Amino acid sequence: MTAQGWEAIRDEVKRRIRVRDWTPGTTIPTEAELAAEFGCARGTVNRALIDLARAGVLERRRKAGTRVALLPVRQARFAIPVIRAEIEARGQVATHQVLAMDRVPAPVPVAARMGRAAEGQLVYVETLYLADGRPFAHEARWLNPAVLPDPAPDFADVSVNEWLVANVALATGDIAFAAEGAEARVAQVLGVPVGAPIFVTERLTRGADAAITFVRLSHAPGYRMQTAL
Amino acid sequence: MTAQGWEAIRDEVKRRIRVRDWTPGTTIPTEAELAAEFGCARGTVNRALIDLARAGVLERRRKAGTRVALLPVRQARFAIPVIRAEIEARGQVATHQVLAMDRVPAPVPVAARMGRAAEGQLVYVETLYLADGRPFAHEARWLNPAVLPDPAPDFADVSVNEWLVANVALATGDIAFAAEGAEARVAQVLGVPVGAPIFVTERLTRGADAAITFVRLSHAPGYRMQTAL
DNA sequence: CAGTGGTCTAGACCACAAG
DNA sequence: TTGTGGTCTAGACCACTGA
Repeated sequence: MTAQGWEAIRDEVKRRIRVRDWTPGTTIPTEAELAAEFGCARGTVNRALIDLARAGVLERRRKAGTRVALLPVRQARFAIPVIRAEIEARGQVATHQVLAMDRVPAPVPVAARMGRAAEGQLVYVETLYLADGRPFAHEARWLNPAVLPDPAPDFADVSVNEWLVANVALATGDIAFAAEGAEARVAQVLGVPVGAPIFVTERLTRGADAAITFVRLSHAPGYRMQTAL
Repeated sequence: MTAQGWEAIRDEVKRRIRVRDWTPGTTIPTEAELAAEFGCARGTVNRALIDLARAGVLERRRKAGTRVALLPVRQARFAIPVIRAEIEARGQVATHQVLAMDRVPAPVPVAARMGRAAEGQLVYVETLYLADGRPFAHEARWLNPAVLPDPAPDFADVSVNEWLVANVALATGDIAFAAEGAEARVAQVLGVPVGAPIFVTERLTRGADAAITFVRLSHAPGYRMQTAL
């Protein structure tokens, strides 16, 4: 059950690197030479090599040729799931409670991240997500009110996150992860001591003109984020 | 300075999704139709759509066609840098101290991860990385001795990580992140109170047959992992 | 200047899966 | 059964960049 077509070429190139046939820093044959060797069109070789370059295994430059990367940049890809899906993927029942929903001026650190979207008042939504009825994560979210329809959606029924992904297409943003000590409010809601180590995710979502929302997610102890390399 | 070629097509498709010309769940025109509209070959459209499908924006199935994803799977890609490069990228001076290097039996949690590579004794290397002379991260590493040359390299000169990336090609593995309270040893070395929230990275690297190394990296407080979405 | 990768083309066949 | 995406081909032109 070995790969066919361009994937077979990709795998063969990987094999030659793995067995040190081609060592880091080496220039490998040109696309035309490899195409002749494998008996295929250059386009097929091109597709395989582009894939390896994207993975950080090869470095390609016009005229200079294709070299095996010296320090292959290890990359990890994470899927950022909707929390509900993440809980259900564990075979648990996902529920959530909206703890608060207000119009507030932006706290300083939030304003710094959201820029001019935070000049007026923001919609603040605080949500507790539960897995099998036990606290899973605490979410503090600040929303740019300009993106909400006039009678705001009822976030008791649909979580804010789910409403956004369905109604705001193709936004960009940043995401950051850190370990922090639980603040009083988070500690109380998650049922842990103040200062307990908490895995925090902060996400900023930007629309075409201005920031849409800033989210701070505090996970209950024991949370791990894991992926294959 | 707008994109040319297949990237222009990709961007135009994204634009139509963003302005809700094509809404989530909609089936978009076939490759042949889009090729006719844009006045290019089907292969060019194909390349653009494949790229968007990989990004999670589109879902494609033979015969069924191409649809705008309902819940676009947000993905984040992280580069996992060599610690030295990470420190130097901040404009700081990177140094490291090998605190211990021994042959030890595998601790239970390490043995569980490394499998049969952990049956005998492992090489244990404990390293402190410093940025401008201040503790940056504590690394505990267990190495499968089978991968080391007979006189083991002098890890006082070259860090273990750098030796590995240069000498072990194309390994696979997993990586995980969590927030934990500092244990006594880590707290002492990093100069923080026991129990302080610590961002921990655990990485398992597997070779063709067996596990190569397991690393547990405890970052000094204030560490953030950040990326664009 | 010239060699290499980046891309496009027009056509073709095939695999898959919806109806 | 048949429409759709997945891929390959042979050739071509271009962009970049090393020499």
